[in-house]
Amino acid sequence: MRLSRAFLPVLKESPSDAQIVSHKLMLRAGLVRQTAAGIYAWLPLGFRVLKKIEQIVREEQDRAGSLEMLMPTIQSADLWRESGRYDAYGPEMLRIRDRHDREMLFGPTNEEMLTALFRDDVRSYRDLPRTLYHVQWKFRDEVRPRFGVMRGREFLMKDAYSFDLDEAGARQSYYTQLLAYLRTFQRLGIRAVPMKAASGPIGGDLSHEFIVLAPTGESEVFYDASYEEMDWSGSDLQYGDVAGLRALFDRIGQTYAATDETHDEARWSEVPATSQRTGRGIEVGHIFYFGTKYSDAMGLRVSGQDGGMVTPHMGSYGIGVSRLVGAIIEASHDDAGIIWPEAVAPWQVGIVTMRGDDAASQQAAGEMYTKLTAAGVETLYDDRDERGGAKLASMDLMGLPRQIIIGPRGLAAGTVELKDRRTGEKQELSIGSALARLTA
RNA sequence: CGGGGAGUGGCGCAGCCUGGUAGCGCGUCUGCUUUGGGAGCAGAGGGUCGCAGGUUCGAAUCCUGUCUCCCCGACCA
Repeated sequence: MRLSRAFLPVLKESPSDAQIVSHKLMLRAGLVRQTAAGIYAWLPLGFRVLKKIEQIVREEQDRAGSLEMLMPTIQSADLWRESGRYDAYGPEMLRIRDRHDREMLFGPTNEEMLTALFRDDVRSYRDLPRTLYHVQWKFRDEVRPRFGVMRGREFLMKDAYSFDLDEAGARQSYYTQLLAYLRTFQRLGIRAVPMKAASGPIGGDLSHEFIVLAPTGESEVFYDASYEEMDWSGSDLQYGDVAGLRALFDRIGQTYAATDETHDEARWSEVPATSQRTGRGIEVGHIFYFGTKYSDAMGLRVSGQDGGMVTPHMGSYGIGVSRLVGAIIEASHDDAGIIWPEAVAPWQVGIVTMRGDDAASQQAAGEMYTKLTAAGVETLYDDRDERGGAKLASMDLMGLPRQIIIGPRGLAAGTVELKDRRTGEKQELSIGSALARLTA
């Protein structure tokens, strides 16, 4: 993308509405614009990041055997009356009426809808287990939206739902999602620690929150240092490996991690002092098993192997996709701006010319842009007629992992500068070796 | 939902108390000079001051109502 043709409105000053760093940076770098309280339009830069996160989440769900589908944003109130949640949900549910005065709602989640879909088409134990998911916009009419996209009213969420014949099967589905989550967050380039949630809807040990560690997080967290050191996503572990998944789950259960809500001083004191870590965190995912709560209420039953009827056990698994954009920025930025992890960066490389009036620089920049793009490297070329310093400042703000800086001085010596956004490290390289480095 | 604050060019703000027909910085546009880490000078464009009533010769300013947004708390993927 050539910046001269892009829609990337960058601001020097933060709008006064923004309080936390990710919100300020998202506005300044032109990722989003607010259109109403807690509702945002995603501008091209922000949308690219959102799509990248969504795609990684999708790939890891698919890899774990979940089946993607798409359910509507608007749901019928009748569906929610079946589960009893229409009255129970309260004012966070956005209720609307259509032209025939039928009661509708903008979905805050999809347990009812998918349970009904499953109920209407699944008859036999042979069709279980299944895990289905979609990535869809949700709406929760928060009393007080804040922190930009981290606590918006409209948000993009991946929600998966598992159906199993019994609790043992549901546990297996749960472990599978647990591993999928570890892998997803690892690929996103952030550290997200699984923490046992306050209590699952039906109690038990099958409910975890995934917390991104960031100094500005909403809740205080306590965890064992091995969450920073070990590779929890077990690259060798297969999804069908029942014992392996169980071992992973047990290991997580034995390794302390809790938010201030669930913090247990007695267990905490058993963690060696040298391994105790405290910090703050942002919840970006939540998985839980809820048994037959919805299948019971909504009459989902299938024929069992013995000819009797079986009520499936369910679980649901959410990841806040839009919230992750803010959470990643909270976890990865500096005074100059955003520092995108490689996997979610809107572009991998940014090209800047220091002297817009230098024909040789423009020539070199244009060629590098063409070659990188042809090689499949996502590149943003700042070809605007701006001073070098201004371009570098906005490049830092936008947070692309690597910058190529081209100027007459370097070109005279046959070199360009390759800068690493995260470390700030700069290297003078020939154009050829810079290209080789970036396309490697 | 309780408490507090704010709506004035794209962004950040002043003006309001003490009514007289709108200003500053940044950004935008033009020209010239510049050019290796958010340039300088000169000029220009852009706002019926959230909206609706009211008071007044006259309202950004005073009064009433209303809408929106933000902050603190309680609540949350």
